[in-house]
Amino acid sequence: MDDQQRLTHPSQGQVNMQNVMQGYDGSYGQGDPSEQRKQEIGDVLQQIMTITDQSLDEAQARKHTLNCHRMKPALFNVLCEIKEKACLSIRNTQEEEPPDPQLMRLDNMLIAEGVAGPEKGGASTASTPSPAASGGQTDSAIEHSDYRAKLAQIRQIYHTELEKYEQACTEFTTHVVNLLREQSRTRPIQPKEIERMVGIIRKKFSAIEMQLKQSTCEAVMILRSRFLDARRKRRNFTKNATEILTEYFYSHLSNPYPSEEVKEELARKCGISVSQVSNWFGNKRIRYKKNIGKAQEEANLYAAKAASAASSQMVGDPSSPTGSSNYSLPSSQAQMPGQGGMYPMNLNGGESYPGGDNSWELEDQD
DNA sequence: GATAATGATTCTTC
DNA sequence: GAAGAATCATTATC
Repeated sequence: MDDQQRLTHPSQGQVNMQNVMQGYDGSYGQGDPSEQRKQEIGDVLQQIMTITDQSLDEAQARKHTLNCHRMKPALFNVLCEIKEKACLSIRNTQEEEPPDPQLMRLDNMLIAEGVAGPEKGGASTASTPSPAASGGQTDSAIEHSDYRAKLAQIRQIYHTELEKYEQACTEFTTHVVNLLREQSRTRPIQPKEIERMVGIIRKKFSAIEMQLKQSTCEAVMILRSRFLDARRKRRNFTKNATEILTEYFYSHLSNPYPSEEVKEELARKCGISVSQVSNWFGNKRIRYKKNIGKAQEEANLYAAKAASAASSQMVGDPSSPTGSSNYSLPSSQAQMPGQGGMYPMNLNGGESYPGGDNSWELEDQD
């Protein structure tokens, strides 16, 4: 149905012909007044419809004429009503759009990560990656706070940008609404049409907003992966922890394979995880074998320390260094039969090290 | 900046 | 599944 038809359609074109009549002052001259009115309305409509075919100057002149036409107010109201109906039919097809699943996913993620929604006060509980293998509770705490600080930064940037977008959207909407209201004085614009326009603007801005959310999610993902990658966050163990582990290693050189129970005890003493203890012993055994000469010096050093500690204990010196010699570890775990002492090697590279019963280290040496 | 040391990961073997 | 071996990536030292 074209515009011409719509204007004459029984249900739409004759929307409110009283309006047209209101603009008519009845001074049309002779003949059938009804026919004359129809003729005149037809002429005016024809002029409106063909206005776009004319040159700019002609169109401007014609527009001026039409604006000054005595039937203009009446026609204006009719056109408004027709347009309103047309707009409503368009609206009905556009409303009730389901929420974008992608946007929902992004929103959920941002809420879960503590970027959107209420701030997770001091906790970052659910969202903080667990740097399990980073070594030590202190380091862990530092990493947590570091992660929180960076997440807070992302959160702040996100909210600032979001605010900017919302402000820009509101400003632009207000501007367009004002413009349309201004124009509604000269062309038929209904409030519902303005509403529709506002909806379109909001939709455009929500697309930008989605991009912002997408970028924020990516930033959070990168942050998480960086903190979760333990290799990047490798920290050397504390001097004390290394000493405890090394001392245990050399004191059980004949069989440096601590049981799970011992590993747990060592982990507790060193403030590291059991898997870190396992890693440490794994590395230590390999590197010990690879560089046995240097390791021997280290072994002698620890043996000397142990010897002095043992002699102090024997004379009942209460001020003797306790160090790792105070392990409450089951001695049967790691020591070979016949090795009663804590340190099964002597200072001369004697029985247990390296020429002693350290079969594990001799198995596959070149 | 080069190098060594070191903690962690991955793959293989048993 | 644990241990060995190779390797990676970071940290410490000079």
